[in-house]
Amino acid sequence: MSERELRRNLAILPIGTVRELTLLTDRQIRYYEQNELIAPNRGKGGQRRYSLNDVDRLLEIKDFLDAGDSIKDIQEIFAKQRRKAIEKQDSESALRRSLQKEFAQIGRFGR
Amino acid sequence: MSERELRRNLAILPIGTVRELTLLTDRQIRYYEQNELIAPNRGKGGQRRYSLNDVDRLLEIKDFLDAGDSIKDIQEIFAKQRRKAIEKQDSESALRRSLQKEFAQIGRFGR
DNA sequence: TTTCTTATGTTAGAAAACCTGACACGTATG
DNA sequence: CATACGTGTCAGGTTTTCTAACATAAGAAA
Repeated sequence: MSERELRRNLAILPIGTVRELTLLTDRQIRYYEQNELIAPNRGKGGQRRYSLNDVDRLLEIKDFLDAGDSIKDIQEIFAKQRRKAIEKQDSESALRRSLQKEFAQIGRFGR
Repeated sequence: MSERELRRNLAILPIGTVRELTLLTDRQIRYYEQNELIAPNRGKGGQRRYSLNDVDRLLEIKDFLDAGDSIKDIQEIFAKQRRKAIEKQDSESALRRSLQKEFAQIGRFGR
């Protein structure tokens, strides 16, 4: 993961600022967690800590709900996203492997 | 200010995460505030809210202290930084003005 | 050396924020 | 109509943060 992605995944925000950032209520935020749409970390004393990515995701959830999607719909949307991300990742590492082979050939015969 | 700078100046972090991020104690963080090295916002209930820039600045302070500078030294260093930033800003807007004049001339005579 | 100053530790008591669990309710849907 | 869904609200308990004060080790100054 890149430096930037790491930072965006740091669990640094308490629920209060997430509430302000998203204009959701804490009831809503916790409900979405119960339904596995987000999975914030917990700090030492057991309090939720959100990342900037979590905030993004909450805003997405809000949009989907506003658009009429149900929570189950959103679960599936996210599941699909995950599948695609994995697929993409797989195809990329396959590409890397085949390129490696190619370069190895060049190394052996091509000079 | 750019979008990015705006985000970095958002007051979103409670002192607890700042403590974890900087490895300072809250006593230290508040002491530096007392000495005007940082000026965090306050949330609704009066609790301190730090921005990512505040975190950077705290890390800077830490480095200066480790290097043997006193708090007063650091105050002056920061004051100097501010002066330079303003200077730079002034010279840039002067440049903009003179370029504007120049283009105005071209507009009037140059075709 | 003795006496300040500086940066930090520690403690106490109060206020704010957060936690879980439960019950309530309006709306949409089967 | 009956149910499920998403959200509001409340209570009681825990965690975090707040301010203010006193304590102290190490360096600076007298």
